Amino acid sequence: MKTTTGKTTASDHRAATLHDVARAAGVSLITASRALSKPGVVTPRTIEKVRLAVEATGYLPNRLAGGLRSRRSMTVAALVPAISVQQFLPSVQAMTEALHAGGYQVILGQSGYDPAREDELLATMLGRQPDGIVVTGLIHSEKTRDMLRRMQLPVVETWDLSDDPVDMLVGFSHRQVGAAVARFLQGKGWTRLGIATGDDHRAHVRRQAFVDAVGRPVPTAVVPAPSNLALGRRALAELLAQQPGLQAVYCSSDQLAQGVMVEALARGLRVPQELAICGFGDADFAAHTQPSLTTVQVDGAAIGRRAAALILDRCGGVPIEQPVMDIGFRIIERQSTGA
Amino acid sequence: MKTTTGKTTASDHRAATLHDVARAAGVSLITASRALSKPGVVTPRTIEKVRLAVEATGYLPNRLAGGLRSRRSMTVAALVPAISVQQFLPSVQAMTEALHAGGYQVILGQSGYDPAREDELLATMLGRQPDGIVVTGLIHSEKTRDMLRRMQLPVVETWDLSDDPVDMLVGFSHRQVGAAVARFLQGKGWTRLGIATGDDHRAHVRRQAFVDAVGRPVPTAVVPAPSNLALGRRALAELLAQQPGLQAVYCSSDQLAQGVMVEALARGLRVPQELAICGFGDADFAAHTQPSLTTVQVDGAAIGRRAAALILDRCGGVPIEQPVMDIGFRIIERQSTGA
DNA sequence: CTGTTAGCGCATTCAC
DNA sequence: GTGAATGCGCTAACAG
Repeated sequence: MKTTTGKTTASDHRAATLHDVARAAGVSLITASRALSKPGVVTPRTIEKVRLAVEATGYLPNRLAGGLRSRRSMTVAALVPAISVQQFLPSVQAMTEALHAGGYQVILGQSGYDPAREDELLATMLGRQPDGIVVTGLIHSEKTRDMLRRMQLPVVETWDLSDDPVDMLVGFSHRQVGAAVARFLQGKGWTRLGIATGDDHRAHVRRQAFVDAVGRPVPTAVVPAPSNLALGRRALAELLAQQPGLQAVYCSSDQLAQGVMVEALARGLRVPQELAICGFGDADFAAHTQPSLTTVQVDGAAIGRRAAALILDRCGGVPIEQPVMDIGFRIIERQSTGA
Repeated sequence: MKTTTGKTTASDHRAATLHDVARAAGVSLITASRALSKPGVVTPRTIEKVRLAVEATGYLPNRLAGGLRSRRSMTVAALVPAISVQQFLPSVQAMTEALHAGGYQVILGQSGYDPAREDELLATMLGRQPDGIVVTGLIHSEKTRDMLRRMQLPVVETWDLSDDPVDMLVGFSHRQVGAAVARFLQGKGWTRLGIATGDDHRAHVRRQAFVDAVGRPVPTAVVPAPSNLALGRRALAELLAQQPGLQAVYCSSDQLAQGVMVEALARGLRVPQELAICGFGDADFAAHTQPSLTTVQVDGAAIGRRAAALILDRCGGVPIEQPVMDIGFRIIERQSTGA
């Protein structure tokens, strides 16, 4: 319904389209479009007219239509195992912000540590025509890998390393982490070692590398992923039952390590004198537990920023100099592994 | 490029469209469409033909096009202050899963505790034509409230209560929380109270209600949102400087409370004998700190599930019986506030 | 149950 | 610098 003044009223049910804006501004549809998306190619006077018309009509561009036509949805699909896995939050947060600054929006999917679900979810998300994909971990399904390559879509695999990435990658070697922690604990003089690990792929790679470095079987407690403090308490109970003389435990997450520490202290075990503990992730609380927690630090925010930059560059046609990046890790030595 | 058999080859750059599927299946475009989205209205034989054609062509529906035409994008926009605020993770996770089960995808936005940014972000997201909106907290901007109401879009405000919600709401009263905690601590016999609070709207409402219930000024340390363990340590230092005889601290998050506890123990203060501590949120670690942490429990997952159900019902045309729900809270008494 | 026609709102392409 | 025509891929509306 239009008033006699020609002004669009609030009782209009249908939202204003670019057509309405163009009419209100007295220009053609395409000029209005250009004024909004390519201001450089239109006279300032026209831009101003269009701007006023946008205000008057309450126009909100329909990105579905724009994306359909231009084949650029200005979205990026991101997959995480689960939103509640704290380890990845800095990555997601940093990536989201960097992409937002570049005009992109993130569509987040939870694969639930389930490869089949990851495939299905990826397919669903691809239907939204994202301009890029960022996955946590590697894509293992051959079918999905082929599909993504054929689509020539920018893809960033993160938080892991591979000889044959789908496209781009930013991560680190979990094998190196496992081996480094084993050497570190052995270097401290601990010999009766144990492992508390979440039941996910990357944690198992670290575990296996740890065992390989030790060179003999290591008592291990496996808990469901995502791990947490309560599971850590149970894991230590299990380990002590297996190996009463346990001296040091490597945990696949700081949450798990915190649980191991709590359980140890609850049992009157002194940390690190009677039990040394090493975590993974350098969570914000790791420096503040009593005793403070030795752990493996990975710069999650850097992974997220880098992944975003790769996507933005690729979408912007900027040549990628380094499509694969190992961002490394370091062991942060604190009190929980002794002096 | 087409082969002589008419089969679409992998070297075709352009992705298969419904048109290709229809041709491969030997049916019309719309029949193919219906076979995929309204199976009930098509013969099983036709569905099978279309299914095979989908497999052969590697067809992936373009949801941008479908959404544009049908005016149903099958997406829901969700706003959180920041992804890394752990308090809201169970909500987001539960909501995402429930919506996913209903065929909807979540587009997550981070408002960064900034009202202006929230408005801007909401506008951006509305351009993606979501079928519903879920916000953490209330929408305060009159302009945005009006716009959302006019659009007749399903909106759920969460984690708070209001006399005048934009549309639907599921939350609880932060005033009641603040008052209840004050009464609880006073009932335990503590008189020299203090507050450590994050600098966000809802935390301040709880703080103010706490102060009102106490009936006199309460020493307060305000830290930036989102709060964390390290900020909690600093907050206690600040509070002790203000009020050396401090007996009990109410904290606006469990992370903050954990920091207060760590700092107290580091200073040789016994908890709860010399300092009682109460948190907020019932984080997973709260039951396992030493001593265990008294806190306020809110069922975040229930909020998320309920928000999703409201959106799904509204989108499905199901009448909403209870558009506003107070899901309440309860104080979980543990060791940190004494016997 | 199946098909034909039309058009969602916008940006690309070509003309001026 | 601006405009007219066209179609992105899909589904609503109506016909048969």
